[in-house]
Order: sequence, then structure tokens, then C-alpha cells
Amino acid sequence: MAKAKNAPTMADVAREAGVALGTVSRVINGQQVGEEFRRKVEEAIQRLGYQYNNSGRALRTDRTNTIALIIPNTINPYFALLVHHINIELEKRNYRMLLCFTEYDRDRETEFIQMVRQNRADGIIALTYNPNLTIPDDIPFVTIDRFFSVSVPCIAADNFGGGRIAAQKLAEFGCRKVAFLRTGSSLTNEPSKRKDGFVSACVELGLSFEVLALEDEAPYSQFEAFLQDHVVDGKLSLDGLFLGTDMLAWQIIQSLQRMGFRVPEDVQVIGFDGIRMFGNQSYVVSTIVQPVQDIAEACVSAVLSRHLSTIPSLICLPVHYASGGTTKE
Amino acid sequence: MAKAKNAPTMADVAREAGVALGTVSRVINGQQVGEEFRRKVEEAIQRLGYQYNNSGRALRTDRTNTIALIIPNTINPYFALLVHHINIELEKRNYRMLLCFTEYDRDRETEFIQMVRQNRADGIIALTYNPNLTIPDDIPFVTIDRFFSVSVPCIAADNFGGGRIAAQKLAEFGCRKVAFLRTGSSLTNEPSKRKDGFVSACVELGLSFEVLALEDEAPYSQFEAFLQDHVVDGKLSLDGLFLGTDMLAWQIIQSLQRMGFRVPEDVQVIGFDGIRMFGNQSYVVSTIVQPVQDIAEACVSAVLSRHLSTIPSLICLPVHYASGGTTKE
DNA sequence: CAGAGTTCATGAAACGTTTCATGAGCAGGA
DNA sequence: TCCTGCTCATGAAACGTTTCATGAACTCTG
Repeated sequence: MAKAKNAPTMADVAREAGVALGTVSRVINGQQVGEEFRRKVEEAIQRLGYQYNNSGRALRTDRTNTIALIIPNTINPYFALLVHHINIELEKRNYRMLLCFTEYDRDRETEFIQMVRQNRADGIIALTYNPNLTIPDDIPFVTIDRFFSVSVPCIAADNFGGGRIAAQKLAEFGCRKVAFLRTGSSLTNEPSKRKDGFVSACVELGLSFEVLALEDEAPYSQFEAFLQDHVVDGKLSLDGLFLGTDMLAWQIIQSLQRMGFRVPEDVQVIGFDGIRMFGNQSYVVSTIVQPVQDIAEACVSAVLSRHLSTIPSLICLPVHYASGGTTKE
Repeated sequence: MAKAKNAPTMADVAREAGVALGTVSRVINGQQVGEEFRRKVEEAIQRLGYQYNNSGRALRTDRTNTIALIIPNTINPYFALLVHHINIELEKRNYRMLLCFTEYDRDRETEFIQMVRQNRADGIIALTYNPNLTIPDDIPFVTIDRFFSVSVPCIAADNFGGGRIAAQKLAEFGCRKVAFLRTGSSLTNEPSKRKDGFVSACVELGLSFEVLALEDEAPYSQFEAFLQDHVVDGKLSLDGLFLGTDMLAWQIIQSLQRMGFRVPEDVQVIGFDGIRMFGNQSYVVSTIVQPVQDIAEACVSAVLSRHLSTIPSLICLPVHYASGGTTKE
């Protein structure tokens, strides 16, 4: 069960095939090699059960075919979706993923970048929470939803536009008094534009609106207090809610139901993210869907690009509204 | 922005510090080194901004400090929890995780093992779906929820016991006519014992029970048809449901509500897994909680154990029942 | 047929680390 | 003083790959 010692190497293959070491390398890498030599090498590989060893290559080329992904966790379904699609995109290009979970800890973000350096990852895709993070200039670095400077590409959805759509949809549903709720930590930087877009559209549409930031720790009780303030004669004086994220929307819907209100009959609720599980069933009935697949694709092709400096500093991808139990991307 | 060429190596540090290469290595690895030498080396490291290079070590030692995790995806919250806790355990021991998403594709399981070999991971933790998977004998291999043979350690929760608890709880709630539902692919091998435990306890408790396997593709419509068969005079003739997983339970609860039934007033629903999100709010109100943290710990310490063969072939960890919005592990 | 050009295998060096045999330096005992 | 034994730094080899300068064997042209 111990690691097989003396596993065959390219040198062994070369000897077995009666060719030079370099020839084996070229066969394996699909480079120009004469027909007869190729055949001999391939047979020798079969006979010996040779397994390519990436460690040697990593040392020699200083490229590991690994991209680090720095993200708070994988428990939040939005992050889980991101991890999933980024992994798919990396795999298409024959890259591996080095996962770093920060748990929103700013120190860990910095430590991880150090760790990534030692492991010689070929690039970093990061969704971070330290606004003062020092961006390494020796490793290709791309962010999700965080704008640092023009020299650090940032991939994000159209958060402002998404906020506007949410307000428009609520207006279409006939809502007149609406509110935007968010938790503290989750909506920093680019995602905070969800509120801006929402507010701007509310003003244009003549909707009466409120904005509330909930504590991270106990959003429910705070939300329920907020709701109590808006109950007149047992009826809600609000008829539409826009939540910063689907996770919050999900929790809020539970809260509303616990308090005896029906969604969407008594109050319309729109989330943001478009998280969903298998069978594409979404967690939240009405939501602004982030194009996770496109975001993943953009991150990966940006970080692997040879000419990072030619990439726009902010890539803003379109969102769409989805309603009903399922949603497609 | 390109990768820094000519990054300082141990040799540079040695030259700068005026010591031998091997001495630098020993300082870095915390081995016995004289006080003065240690100081000189540390200062040289500072001055040069030396960064340890793991590729060199991997080549020389044939150990990468990487464990591969083979799992269908990270979108299912139960898998997301597993990934999360396994990563935490690996990190504690200074290991990295190489993620392989199979999407339940059996061929990919095999391909990944090949890929893992080439990347020289130090071990594999796998949650697979091919019952005939060839287990590599040259890499430490540990499974989750899948028993292959006595020589391949399998970590699992007490599925049988969990099934029994579910039946007992339903009985406590006063249920008399219950059913166990599962989707096709999800409950193979160890997890299939959930049904066995449930059935055995139902028999003991004198509960009338049914068992139904739903198609993977369209469980909802099939479930709704099943439910129609159990409606008498607009009332459900079933008063308790036990679902194979929380994800299914979650979907079933949505289905029930769509059909106008209340949970738990009209019908009690118990899930399995104990998936939850931040703030520890669980997805499903009543559930049998798998000890994910313990499972992760067991997997990691097993796969890293020097003496894999002395590890029991089946490690069965206790589950518990949780009710209410939150659940602690 | 000679010369120029092309194709393609060879052999060796290099990547950055760990590890091991060697021996220098020193302390303690006889 | 000499010997033994110990601690600990040294220098070199080794890990498995890529890559590059070299030159052998051809083909083509005039």
C-alpha cells in the first residue's frame, strides 16, 4: 500500500524503447516525432506502465497548471456555484484548482497569497473582503466582485442594472411601498451597486422605498422588528422586498412565513444571485440571476491570459430576472 | 506582471548568509541548527525575500502534501459541507486539497484517479458511484459512504441507526401511516441502510409504512402522483414522511406546500444529512444529522495514516436528530 | 555529383529541493 | 597528552522532467 518506489521514469522508457530521453518527452508532449520512434516509445510506455510525473515538469518549467481560488467558503450556495463553474472551466484547459477558504478572515486572505506563492500556482482568482489587500505583482491576479485598481482585472455582474430590474419587476407586480434589505458584510464593493440601481429605479418609477442594513449575526430578529414597525391593523404596509442576496431572501421568506405572511400574496420578494440546486430548482422564487458560468469563464480566461494588462479592469456581465421554480443559465 | 524570473533559491540564501545549502534547508525545516547559523540564514532570507519552492521538494521527496477529493459536485449542500470540513482538516495538517468533480460520471471517476497519479497526490478520499471502481493499490485510498472491501477503509455515518431514529421520531409525533422516499442514484451502498433501519423500526413500532424509489430526473411529478394516490376526501392518508436526503426533503416540502398541504401540521417530514447554511440555519426543519465534521476528520486522519491497513474497514459514526430552525454539530 | 537546406534524434545541462556520507571542531575521560 | 564520542556544518548526488546545441541522415537543386 506504500507509495510504489522505483516507478518507471522517462529514462526507463527511453532505455526500454532504445531511444533518447528527449524523444520520449517529445512523444508525450505530442511534438514532431518520427512514426517509428513514436510507436516504439508508446509500446515501451505500455509495457512499463509508465506514469507521467508532474512534479518534475513543475520544477523544470516553473508552471504547475494550477490556479488558486480564494473564496470565503463553499457552504454559501453562491460560492459553491462559483467554485463549481470555475473548476469546470479550469478543467477544460487542463488546469487544477487550489482552493483557499478564508471564512471572511482578512488575515487568512494574506496568508493564502503567501501559501500560493510557495506552491507556485500560475495565477489567483480571488473573492476577498479586505479592501486594503496587497495585490501581488508577481502572480496573475483576477478578482470577482472587487475593484482594486485599473491594473487588477475585476469580473462582476451588472449589479447596478440588476438592482434596477428588481425595482422594475416589483413595480410591474403592482408594488407601491418597497424596501431593500442587506446584511452588513456581504455587499461590499461592486455588489453594493445593487442598492444604487434599486434606489435609482425606485425614484424614477415613483416607488416609495426604504433601505435597511441588517447585522450579520442576527438578521432574523432584527428583520422581524423591522417588520413589526410596518404592520398596520395586522396587515403589512410594505408590498415588495428586494434582498441583497438569495440566501438572505431565503431566510427572510422563512421569517415571513413564520410570522404568518404569505409570499408572494401578501408581499413580493426578489432575491439576487440565482442560486439553485440540481434539477435547476432555484432556492428563491423570484431572483436576479448572476451569469455564474460566464463569470467563471471570464475569470479563468483572464487569469490565464498571457497579456493580463490588456484586459479591461472591470468586466461587467449582464444579469437577468428569473421567476418560477426553475431557472436556466 | 510576468512570473518573476530568477527568484532567489536556497543556494542564493546560502551564498548571502555564507553558509552551506544544506544548512539553509535545515533552518527552513526547523531542524537542529546552531544559533548563530540560524540567525544568519534567517537574516539572509529576509534580505533576499526568499520564497520556498514546493516544486523542488515535491520532486525530491515524491510527496506533494496534497490529498485528492473525488466527489460529484459542490452544488449539493451536503457535498459542499463535506468539501468544507475536509479542507479544514487538511489545512490543519498542512495539506492541500485537489478537487475532482465527477458529476456522478463513472468514467470520470476512473480518469481522475489517473490524473491524481500523474499529479502525485499523497492520497485519495472518494465518494464515488461506480460499484466496480478499481481501487488503486499504489495510493492510500479512503472512501466515504461506499464499502468496497476490507482493505479499503470506508467512513460513514450510522445510516441504519439514523433510519431507526427517523421512524421513532415519527412515532413520537403520533404518526401511524408513514412512507420512505428516495431518489434512485443517491442512496447506494451504505446510505441505503437508511431504509433498512427505518423499515426495521417501523415493524417494531407497528407503524404502517411504504417505500418508494423516485426517478432521478423528475422526482416532483412522480411524487405528486404518489401523493394523489394517498388523498382521501381531500385529506392525506399519510401522516409522516422520511426522505433519503435533506435535498429531497426540501423539494418534497415545496411540493407539499404547492399542493396546499401544511408541514408539519398535515404531515410530518424528516430528512437526512443535516445540511445547513450560515447562522447554522438548517434547510429542513426535522432531520437526521450526519456528523460531517467527524466524518471529515476520520477521512483525513485515515488517508494520512502511515498504516492504512490497521484502520478498520468500516468506521461508523453516530448520527443525531435535530429539530427547529438551527442545528449544532 | 556537390552543396545547401531540412528534418529529427541525441546527449547533457538545468530547475530547487532533500539527504547522506564526510569531516571539522570540541568536550570529557584516562 | 591522546583518544573517544559527540555535535553539527559541508559538499555533492539525486529526484524526473524540459530544452537546447549538436550533428546525422536525408532531400532537393543546379
